[in-house]
Amino acid sequence: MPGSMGAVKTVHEPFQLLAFLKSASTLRPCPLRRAQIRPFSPHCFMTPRVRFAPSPTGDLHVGGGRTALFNWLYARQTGGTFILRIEDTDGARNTEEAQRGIVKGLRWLGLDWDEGPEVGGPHGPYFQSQRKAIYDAYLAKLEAAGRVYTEENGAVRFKFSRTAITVHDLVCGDVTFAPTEEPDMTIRRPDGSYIFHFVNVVDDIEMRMTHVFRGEDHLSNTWKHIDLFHALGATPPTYAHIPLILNPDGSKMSKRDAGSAIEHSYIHEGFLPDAVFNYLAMLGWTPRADQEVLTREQLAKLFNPADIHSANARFDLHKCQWFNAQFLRALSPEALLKASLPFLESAGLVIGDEAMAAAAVYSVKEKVSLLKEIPAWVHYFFREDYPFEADVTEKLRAKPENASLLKAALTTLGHGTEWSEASVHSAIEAAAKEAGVKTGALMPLLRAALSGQSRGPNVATIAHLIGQESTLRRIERTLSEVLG
RNA sequence: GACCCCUUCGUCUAGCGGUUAGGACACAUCCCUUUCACGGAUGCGACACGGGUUCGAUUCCCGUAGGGGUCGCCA
Repeated sequence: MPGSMGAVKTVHEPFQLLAFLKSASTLRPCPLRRAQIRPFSPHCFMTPRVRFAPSPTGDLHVGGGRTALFNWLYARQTGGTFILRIEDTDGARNTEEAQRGIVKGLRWLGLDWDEGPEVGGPHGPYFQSQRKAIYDAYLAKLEAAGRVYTEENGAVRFKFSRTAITVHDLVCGDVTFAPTEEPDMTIRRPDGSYIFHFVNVVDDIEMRMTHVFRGEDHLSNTWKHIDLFHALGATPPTYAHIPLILNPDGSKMSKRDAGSAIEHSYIHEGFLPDAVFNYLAMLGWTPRADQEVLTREQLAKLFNPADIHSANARFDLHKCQWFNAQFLRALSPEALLKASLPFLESAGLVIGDEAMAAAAVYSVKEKVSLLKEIPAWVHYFFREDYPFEADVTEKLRAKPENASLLKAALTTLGHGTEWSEASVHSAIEAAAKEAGVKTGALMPLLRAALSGQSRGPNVATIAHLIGQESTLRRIERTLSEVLG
């Protein structure tokens, strides 16, 4: 087979040339991408209005966060308006606290909304629980149109048109649903409260939504929404049903699964908002850029609904952490300290000198991918009674000459009046030379003495940051407590 | 059960009829190195299957299988 390649190629070339000439001679433009299927949608000429409409169920789910993120990206990229609307029609399971979780998650991700809770707006209120009068009015419209009927128990049903309905979707293309055989849809319960499908459509009309980016799980119900829009004499928004986020094993990701909740899985684990934002944005969409690590602003600029995938994506914690590591390393010492503070504090570390603390966390930034890992790497910077790890003690005691090597270092380090990384380094070199060993042999001993650990930043960096006094004291402590 | 969406390395993906099927994460090896890392280099590794259409299909069409979703007086 490989031997015949050359011959095959020469046979093919004339055809390639032919194909080239053919495509060049026809004035056919490039094949349209999915999103350009309906270039003349009525919304093309309007400033986009998009929304995230969660029901308050506590901690923000990553799927919800990503849905919000896509809407946000579209609004920011087009100069449109991003609206937050709380779909709290099911009073029983909606609590104020649950709603705070959503708001906290969105704020943490940096998804600011232009209209909605806390910021207001001209189409409020933005809580469905406060919009009953509006829904009553729209129900009256349907009544007037003869499209509803009331059951014996008081529930109100919407009469489906029972015609074929096509969803023009930015992601999935045109999806046509045959006339339905399902029973008519209940839109109001006997107790007078309204059902999701109805209020969702009413609010999208009232709030003038032009585009709806939502999970693909809604695609199968979208024809019902369109039927409702038509019955109410309104134009449906342009839909974009985005792929779902699945667990690593391909199963549906739900509340209990790892990585599913923003506060629990990300904020508390020490992720940076920018990193999670970046990772989530790339799950189901690939920006046309030559790199993957991008800021919100860059992502908003590059966002193109046409490039949203139609296949579900599995969640990969490794990659998310890799993004986090990238952003972590790009932080300034001050920013890194600020981000680490909650984790340092919950580890019981007391920060005295902020400049020193910033330098300390900065010195270990390449060693971690999550903020919560930082305390274990820097605790000895903030306390004198740091423990000696078992293998460290063992190593120090392994060779009898270790004590004299440390004593040599104690002497040279005690001499200097200057205390910089460079001066520390040369003091160590001098000690090694005097003791007749390589510098590399002395370093691990000093690291062990100064930190109680066998890994960490440069020894000179540690010594410089903790200061001369502490350095000498720590070596003495090691000599007496470990090698004494 | 009916209907809808989907299927390229383990994972996220590039690919728009002719490519040695490219990249990132992960993994492995090597280099760098006072440790751990970072970084650099290299390697591993994929078009679900079967039919068409075509000179030629990863790419277009049909089927099968598999995955996901929807069919609530949940949202």
